[in-house]
Amino acid sequence: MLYTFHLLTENPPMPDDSPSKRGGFRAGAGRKKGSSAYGETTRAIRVPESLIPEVTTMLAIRKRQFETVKSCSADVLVPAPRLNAVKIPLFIGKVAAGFPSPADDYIEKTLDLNDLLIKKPAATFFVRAEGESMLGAGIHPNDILIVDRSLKPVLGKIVICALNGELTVKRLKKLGGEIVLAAENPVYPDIHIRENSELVIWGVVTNVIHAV
Amino acid sequence: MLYTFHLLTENPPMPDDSPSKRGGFRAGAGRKKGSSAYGETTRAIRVPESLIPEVTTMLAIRKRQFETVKSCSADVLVPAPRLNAVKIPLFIGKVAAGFPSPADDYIEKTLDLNDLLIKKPAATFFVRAEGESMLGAGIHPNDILIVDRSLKPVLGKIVICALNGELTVKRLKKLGGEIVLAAENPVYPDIHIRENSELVIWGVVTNVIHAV
DNA sequence: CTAATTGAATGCTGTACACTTTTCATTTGT
DNA sequence: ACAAATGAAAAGTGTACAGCATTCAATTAG
Repeated sequence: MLYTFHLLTENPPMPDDSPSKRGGFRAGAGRKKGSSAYGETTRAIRVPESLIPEVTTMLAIRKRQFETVKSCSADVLVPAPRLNAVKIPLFIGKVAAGFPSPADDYIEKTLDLNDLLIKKPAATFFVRAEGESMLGAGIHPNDILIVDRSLKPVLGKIVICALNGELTVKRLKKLGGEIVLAAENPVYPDIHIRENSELVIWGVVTNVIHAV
Repeated sequence: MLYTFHLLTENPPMPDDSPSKRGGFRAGAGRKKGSSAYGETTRAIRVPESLIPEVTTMLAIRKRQFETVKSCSADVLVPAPRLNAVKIPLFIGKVAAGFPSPADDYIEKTLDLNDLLIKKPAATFFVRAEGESMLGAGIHPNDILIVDRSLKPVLGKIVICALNGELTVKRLKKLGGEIVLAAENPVYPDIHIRENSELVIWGVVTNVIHAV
């Protein structure tokens, strides 16, 4: 072990009587926490090579989502990781990892909001609604939308999508062979998708949590 | 740069006239390649903390699968990673990452065996069939089965499952409230699932590749 | 006064490396 | 002859760390 000695002052490594240099110790300096491409800290883990494309895809999606969210200043959340991790029955007893087996009948169940609202934790995320364009569908400002990105965005469903990089909630429709993102409020116009616009559907809204 | 000099013999680092010690250079010594928990080499990649439970689950599933496969000496494959990685349209143009958007209508398509047989590359794997218990379903020994583990194993489907750690292919049935793994060959008996047996359903067989 | 420049501080990132685990020819024991 | 013990070799594994990127107060210029 190697010891170095400092006088016990407030800023041990940098005496703040330095005369003419810029910089020096300054509160607030330095890169901010959570300034990675994902908006959160990362950790290095080892992955078998055949799984790397799959993981890389997940990472790219997460990164792209974070970019869009940042530019829209929207509020996107993901189910609490710890809770879900605990709840996944991994080859224990009669349930295959993540996929319910028919033998489920024999297992007693207790009702849990997570179980009720989140079918596929890995494919679920939450978005806080903004604006009043979907009032008719029961979606009020600041409501929390539960989104399943594994569901196919069929016509008639309410979807979360990024249109030219902007995040919106609309009902998916088709009018005369043209895709339409329909608002559910007469005050707001429907959005007709042109050939050259970039539409990315993130997932299908399955539930709305509204605070009275 | 540091240079050391060796006489150019067959085993430079170890002169093989060492008299009494054990070991020394020996061809074939050392840990074997692919002796990791996954049966293949791994690489360290950085993952945002909120995705770690999801990735960890994937790893545990892969590990558990490899263990079972090893103990059964079965032949399980996964779609070639490079090919799939290239094919995933990641937020480009009008297609959302991995999930087809309705705007697909406007994109020309070419037929590809991969597209035809593999709906979800990340959830698909291949198993080489053994035995003749499923001849009636057109599954011969050494056939390659295409398995989708994202499909729900409903009654009547042919599934890959691990019963008490042993890998089998059977048709899923129910007789008098009891789950039955039914063979498709009168010579072989059906398997009735008891309360205390560990049944893990890996996925649903979607196609069979048979060599004439 | 306002805007541009500067450089220290601090978090992020990839990967090198120390340590562990596995394997097997050789040695040693019976 | 056979079996157990041994230790070097080689691959696997986690993580520390050097270098990179970002931020912002102090400084300088206009």
